[in-house]
Amino acid sequence: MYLRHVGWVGDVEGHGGDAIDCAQVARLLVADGATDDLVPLRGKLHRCAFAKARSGARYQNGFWCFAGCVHDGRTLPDRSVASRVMSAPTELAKTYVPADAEPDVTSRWLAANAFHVEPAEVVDGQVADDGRAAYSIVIPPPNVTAALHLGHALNNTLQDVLTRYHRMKGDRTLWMPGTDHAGIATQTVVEKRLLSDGIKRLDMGRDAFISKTQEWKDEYEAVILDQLQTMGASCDWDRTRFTMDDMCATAVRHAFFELFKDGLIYRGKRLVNWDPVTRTALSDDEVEMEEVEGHMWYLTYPLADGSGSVTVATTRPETMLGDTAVAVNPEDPLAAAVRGKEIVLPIVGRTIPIVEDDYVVMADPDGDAKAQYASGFLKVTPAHDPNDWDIGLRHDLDVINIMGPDGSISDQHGWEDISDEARAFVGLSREDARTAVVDWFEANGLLAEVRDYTHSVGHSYRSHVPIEPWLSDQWYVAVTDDKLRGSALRAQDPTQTPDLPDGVSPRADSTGDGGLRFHPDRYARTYYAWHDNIRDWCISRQLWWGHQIPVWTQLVSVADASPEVSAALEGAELDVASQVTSSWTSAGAAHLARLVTPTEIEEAVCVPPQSTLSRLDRADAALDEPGLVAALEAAGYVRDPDVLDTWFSSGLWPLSTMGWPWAEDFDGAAGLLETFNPTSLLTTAREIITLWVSRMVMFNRYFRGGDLPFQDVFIHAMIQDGHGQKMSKSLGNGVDPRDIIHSHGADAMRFSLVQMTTDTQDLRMPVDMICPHTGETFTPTFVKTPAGHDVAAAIQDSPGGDGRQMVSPFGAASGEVAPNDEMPLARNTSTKFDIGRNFANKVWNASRFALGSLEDDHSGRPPVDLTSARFIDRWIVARLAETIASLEQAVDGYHFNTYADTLYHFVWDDFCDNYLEAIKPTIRDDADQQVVLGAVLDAVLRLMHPVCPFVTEALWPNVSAARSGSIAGLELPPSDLLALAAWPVLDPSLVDAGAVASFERANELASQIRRLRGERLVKPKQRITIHVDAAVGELIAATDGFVETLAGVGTVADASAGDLPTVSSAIAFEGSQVVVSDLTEAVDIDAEKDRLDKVIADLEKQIANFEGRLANEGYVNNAKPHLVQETRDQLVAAQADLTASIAARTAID
RNA sequence: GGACCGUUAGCUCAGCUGGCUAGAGCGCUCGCCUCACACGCGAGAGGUCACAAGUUCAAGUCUUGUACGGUCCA
Repeated sequence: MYLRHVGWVGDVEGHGGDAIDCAQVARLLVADGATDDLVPLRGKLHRCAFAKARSGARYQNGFWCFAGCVHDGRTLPDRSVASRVMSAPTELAKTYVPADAEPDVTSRWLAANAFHVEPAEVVDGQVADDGRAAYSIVIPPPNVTAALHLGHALNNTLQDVLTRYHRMKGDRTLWMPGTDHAGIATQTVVEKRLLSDGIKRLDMGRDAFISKTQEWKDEYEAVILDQLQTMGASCDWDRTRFTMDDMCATAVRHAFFELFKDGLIYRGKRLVNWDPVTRTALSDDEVEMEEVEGHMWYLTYPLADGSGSVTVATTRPETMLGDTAVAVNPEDPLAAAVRGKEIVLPIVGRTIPIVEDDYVVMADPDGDAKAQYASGFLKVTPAHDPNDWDIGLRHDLDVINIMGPDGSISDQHGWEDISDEARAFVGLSREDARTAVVDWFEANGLLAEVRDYTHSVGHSYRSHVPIEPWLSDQWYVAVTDDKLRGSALRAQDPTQTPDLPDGVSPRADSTGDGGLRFHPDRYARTYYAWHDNIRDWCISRQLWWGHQIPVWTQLVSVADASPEVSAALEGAELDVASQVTSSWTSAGAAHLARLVTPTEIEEAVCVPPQSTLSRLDRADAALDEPGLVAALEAAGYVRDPDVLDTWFSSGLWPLSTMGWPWAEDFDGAAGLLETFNPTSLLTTAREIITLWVSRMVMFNRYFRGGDLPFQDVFIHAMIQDGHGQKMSKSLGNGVDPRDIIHSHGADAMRFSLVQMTTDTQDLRMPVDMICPHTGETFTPTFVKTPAGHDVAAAIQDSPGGDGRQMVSPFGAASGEVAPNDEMPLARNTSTKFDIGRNFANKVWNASRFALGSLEDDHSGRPPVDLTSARFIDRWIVARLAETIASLEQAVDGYHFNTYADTLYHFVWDDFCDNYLEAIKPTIRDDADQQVVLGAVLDAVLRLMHPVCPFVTEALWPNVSAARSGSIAGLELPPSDLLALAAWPVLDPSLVDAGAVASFERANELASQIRRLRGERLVKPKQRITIHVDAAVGELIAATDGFVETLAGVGTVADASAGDLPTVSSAIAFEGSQVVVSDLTEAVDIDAEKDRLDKVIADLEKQIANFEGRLANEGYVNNAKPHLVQETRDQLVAAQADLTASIAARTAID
């Protein structure tokens, strides 16, 4: 006994009760002798539910249908179909059920370790040529903060399509998987979770917190890797990396050491984007600009000589405590009166200069928004505003920091001239200080005006509070150096960005120059523009989770400095570091010193990893890394507590995952770099072109002699929800790919995503929900968030109308509501994926049909010579050839949607609708045709595999087993696994252009006949008779039954042979009349007249159009000759059809 | 403020260097339980290609401007 049909019973599994799986139910039924009974199909079903459903089910269309049946208090959805137990052991289920096939396919791949690849043989640092090209992709490592969403699914599907395609093409193909520790993001999530249990990070201590975070990481890394496998990613799982594992950590340590040693890493007091909540410096890219409705305050500052006052305009009055100048534009008429004067700063009592700087916007009530709000005088606070910092540098102003790391007013961080009046403000939060300062000015009659003012303010992308420009010590990478920025720009393909900015050395023939291409190419300009304005990269983060900076520092007074340090700093400027040669350097470390004040020196010693240390040629080789660290600490050096910016380690990803710099230290890593770096492609979203792509290019080129990290960059579209909003974690409108896989299957998701991937920027995905109570799909209720976004309400009512409720994925993601038994979590779905599901089912059924026709063994026979094959066989092979060529072109150009569309129409239209239909009358008795069918089906599965790996792999054993024989000129070597099978290769001589042309004509005739049948509502089984002239008769004969089969023609009669039937209709085809009879007993004369009149009118319109075009001298003289000729031919054809139609019409009257 | 993308059928989208009567899937209408597939088969309806001007023999496609929606960077 065997389960023939597998339908489904909706999503009733996993919601409590004693579920049993369908196979078990089937066995029970079979044991009962209930062979003609139903079995539940998909996944699991409640025992009681099953029994009740059975009683209410209807038998319909050969199936038992549970649609609308109420059981266990639930109404089964429309598609709830169960099936009969059949006694046909080899047949496949009637419907493709992804949930049944996917786990099995995945385990076959994993068992075979199908995606593992060994690097090429490397001799003397060179890859030995064995005729195989290398193809490699490193995965953009997902953050271990949360599960993957649809954007990841899209990105990874595209990578998998390319990976599988190249693997089938015979390339040595590596897709390197891994995850990113995502410093700030992960630490924030973990801190939040701990805080909800009342635990504070600072109370736990660093080690305990890190191990807690490690647990979180392990959990989410497992989820992510499982998601990737569930969606079919063919990564080399043996090589799975993590940005903080030993291999990557070694790379990070080594890279840092090299840059430090080369003077490209430095430390200095700089204004950073400070997040006072997470107490962390953010890079510019981590700051989000938000429009804020605030005020512009106008403060009056008295002149020191008592001759009057000036009024400054500010949005941040609290920072006035740190003002060290007032600036005015030298062009401003107001400037003359105050030139050379000084101000006494209110509250503080500090005397500060008035400086002239053309940065200052002059007041102009009719000017732009800024000028309208300007007063002409600008308070200058170098320690608390980046623009003021620049003004300060130009005018050599004092820098007075008045805030602590928490953003409160403080006199402990560089504010020394504090007055008694000002002391009252110390300790206030920046918000309270703002109010207090404004109040003070008002109370003292110095507040000139307050106006409402909307402006954009930088906010932390983590804590969402306004960032504070704040003065602190940070580590920087000098990316503005030509060796980094210049190299990133020179990497660009000159056809995409021909000119380089000033200060960048020109491209040379050096390795990697000009080799980086963006797709679509507009993104080359995004990359370029960013580097044009790049600033040095702040890489220190005040976090615990990450790579701790491998530098030990110590402050010493100038008087106590060691002789080596003093010597190194001889004549050095303040804040400029010098290399020191010391006992540390002879042990292999790098040693820098700089004057931080005229009397204080900061020494910094960078320790390389042990693996680097052991390879250095150094004087004191006895000290290993732990020994060196111990010695440093004994000498009073303290390790910098900060960690590196996450992008520092991800910037090394294409190197670190391949074992750089010491691959031989790690099992299986030797040779990876030589074989696979530069990688072939990076696919990513456009928002990280700057954050990530740029850094990988700079690092890879710097450390690998100019080699690029990858040759091509493909930027994919961003998925938006049904309201045109970006799907994002913070909005909570993301969709878990597992939800889509659950409702549609992995292939359906993949195919649909690939089919949506055009080179546009955005794609919209309206999302529905599945009710966990009833299994129904419904459109959720949306609400507006305070920020104005449309999101699904956290709690949704069951569409059943029975008062039951559920939690929407948004509700769960936003933390608004936690799902429970009463209110379970709903899954998302989207009808956008129907196309993929239907397609997977189509190929499944086409295979079922074909397999049923491939019962004979032809393996002993010589290869089929296609030139003597039937017309339809020659045609399908010609179409196969065209399809293979189109697919290859599409993949090579990253035209993913073209790949999907080409595949879809070849499989559905050509293979199923035309070929399979056409061969039905002959396939049983035609051995050659069986060979062709088997070969084409085999090829179809291969071509589909990169996009739909599961359904094709699931079918593969059956198809491999059933097909036999071969076609001369079509190479389809056997393989146990489809994933490892070869891409089809077809001899171009097999393309019969004549067959393709004849097919077009015959198909047009068949379509016209079907159209007539459709209009007449002719029964499908009704065989009709057509009466044709000699030319059409020849076409019908040449196409070997195609027209008869596809148009339901029983008899083809010679129109010239005798009397035409009186009851008939006529079609104009290629200028002749095709008379159709035996449609029905009686032809409706009036309907026939109307139909022909419509055809005639339509042809007349066309003819007028063609004649008009040909009467236009401009067209005839200027258009390309072949186009003019084409129009002439069309005119002639239309005229002939018109004549034929008129003749038919006349005959009726 | 700068840059980029989008606006084509009810919905989601194709339409390459300007040239067939502007296409697809879903949805809709009609007919079909045709022995692979109702997640199917056959047929059909449905579009002033956002708006305005320009270039051209010819514009959905090129240019300029406007409007609306979106993204990124300041």
